[in-house]
Amino acid sequence: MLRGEIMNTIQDVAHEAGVSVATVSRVINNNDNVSTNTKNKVLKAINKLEYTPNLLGRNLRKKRTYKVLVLVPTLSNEFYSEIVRGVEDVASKDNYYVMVCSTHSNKETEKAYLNMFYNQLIDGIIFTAPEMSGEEMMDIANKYPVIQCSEYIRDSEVSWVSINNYQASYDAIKYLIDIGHKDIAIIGSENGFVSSIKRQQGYMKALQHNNIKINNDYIIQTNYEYEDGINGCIKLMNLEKPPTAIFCGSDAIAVGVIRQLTKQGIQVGEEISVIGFDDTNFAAYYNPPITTISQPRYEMGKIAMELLLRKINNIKCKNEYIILDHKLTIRESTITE
Amino acid sequence: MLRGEIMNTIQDVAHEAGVSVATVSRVINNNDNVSTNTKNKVLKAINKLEYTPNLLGRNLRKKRTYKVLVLVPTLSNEFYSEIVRGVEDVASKDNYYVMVCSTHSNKETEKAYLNMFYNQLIDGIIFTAPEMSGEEMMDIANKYPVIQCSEYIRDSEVSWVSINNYQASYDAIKYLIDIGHKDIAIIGSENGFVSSIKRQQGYMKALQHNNIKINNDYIIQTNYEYEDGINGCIKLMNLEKPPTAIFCGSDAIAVGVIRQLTKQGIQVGEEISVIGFDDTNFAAYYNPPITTISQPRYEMGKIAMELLLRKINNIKCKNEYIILDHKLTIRESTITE
DNA sequence: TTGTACGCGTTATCAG
DNA sequence: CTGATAACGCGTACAA
Repeated sequence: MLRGEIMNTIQDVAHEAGVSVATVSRVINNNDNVSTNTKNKVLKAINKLEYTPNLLGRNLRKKRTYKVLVLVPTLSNEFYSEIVRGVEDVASKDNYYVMVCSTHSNKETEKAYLNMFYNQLIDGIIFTAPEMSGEEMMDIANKYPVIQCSEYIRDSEVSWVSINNYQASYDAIKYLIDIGHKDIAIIGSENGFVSSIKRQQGYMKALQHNNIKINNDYIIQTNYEYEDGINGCIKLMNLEKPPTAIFCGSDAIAVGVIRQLTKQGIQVGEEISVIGFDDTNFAAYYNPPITTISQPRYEMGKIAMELLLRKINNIKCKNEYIILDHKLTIRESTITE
Repeated sequence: MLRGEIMNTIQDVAHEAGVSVATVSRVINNNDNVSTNTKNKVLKAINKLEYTPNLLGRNLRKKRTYKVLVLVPTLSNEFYSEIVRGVEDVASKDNYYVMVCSTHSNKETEKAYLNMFYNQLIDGIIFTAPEMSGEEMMDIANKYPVIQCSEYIRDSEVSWVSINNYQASYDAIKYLIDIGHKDIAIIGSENGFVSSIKRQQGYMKALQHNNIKINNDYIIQTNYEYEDGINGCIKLMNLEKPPTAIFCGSDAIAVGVIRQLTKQGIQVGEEISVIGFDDTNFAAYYNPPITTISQPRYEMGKIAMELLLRKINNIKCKNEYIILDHKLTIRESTITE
């Protein structure tokens, strides 16, 4: 390795400036008990040697890494990238580095990242779609700073920030009813996340409150990908009485649904309504643009990081359960009155 | 901090096993000069205390961090997430952690991440869309292990892995000509990346070789986002003689173009052809599905990490410039014969 | 085969 | 206001 030779240490600076390493350290860390004179000498030496502190040494000493991990199920979903932006903006103010890693929705992979706690490589984790059980989550949270963001585990007493998925779903269905629909289907997930369950509850309640009978054929449990939308759509349209509106648990599902409907020659936004979830960037640019539930992703990330910082500074600080506002964004995939 | 109290160190293990820390270290690192008997004692102690090595200490000692950085312009483009998957798969074999960070295409942000070299927080960087100059890149590469992946800087003698962007573009245009087009436009980027320039060269050469005059009105330089596709499309369709085919520098541009054409009531795939670039996952699910150039993203990531490992182990190893195969994937956004 | 002792680069404590 | 020195947790040359 060449690196060792070219990096100057605090000792080199001390030697160059003709002071002790302690003094150099004081200057670096802005401990004010140092005279302007020596301070200048040190600064000059730092400049001359192009010195930057070795954070490995500092962190070892401080027993902090100034790094946090954001665990996402997949990097290829821009829903999460907006959350990360929020996290980064808060983190950078406190000189924290943010690492983003993907679990690929795999419990083992998720577990592997917990090793970074044991190895003391990170100070905290933000989970966006935890795979572990509530019990495991609480075990971790007792020992290490963790926050749940967006997705969270039911019955786990571990801080989270999310939206009211029940209400969001309710609002979407209510809107469909208002514009004249009665035969409304839902394509959701069977992943067991709170969000999925609550979205289904919102769907049911909205129908009930409007005296519409629940048709089990209209409820499809699958996953959140394009292909799931296609398959779900095929099933629904093969029914004796197909729905006139389809509420989807993700924008990706909505894309699959619309694609399939178009393929079958059905005009989305005229003959049938489709609603997505998340308002990922492409929703506005799909053909037709997709009506969807907007989540305050950036804000969620910011708050998650703020909560995490609090936990890092005091693992025993009390848990917070924060609900942010959602919004129904109406575009052309739903029939206009 | 609670953490300090609950983590056991190598000393605790040594004490528990009744041996020296050196022996424990030998067991951990599989240095074979230790008797089966003491080895077992140590292992038992490790187990009992649930000991895991503090990587901060180890890395400080070894002067390696076993971490590499992948710098992407944005996390919200799944083109990069596939590259990262390739990087991860190679890295994990050698016990390297992969950190993904976003520069937001900002030169200053990119520079800030270089501090991680100076602070000795990482062993190497893979750039996917470097913002710095060729000179700066070579400066860095002289001192630290870095690789360029996908995008690279012209005239910089720093290893890269990419595709032949000239040929890819040429193939796309040739295909359009073969299916009967002559009025072919290109919406590319003015970002100055090699890829953009070569794609434009491929476009021009393909036209020339087929005796089609180059029309400057048909060449639009912009960025790679949805909105750029929309604006470019508007310009083109306002021409006295609009093109019958549009070749786009990214799938996002193609999405914008198709969206705009549809809005204007023009049937894509029947009245006009559109080709994208990258074959991001949604290309196959857009309405209509988009003909595009597929890049071997996963493979690119794998090779980039292999090259990086070589550099980490020997900064002076010779540079490699690797070109992988691309493929034209034909879907419904181009007119079929 | 095992233990002692030092160093990695930093910060914190204690004297002066 | 400044300097010596002891930690932080680990790996390794050297000695035993």
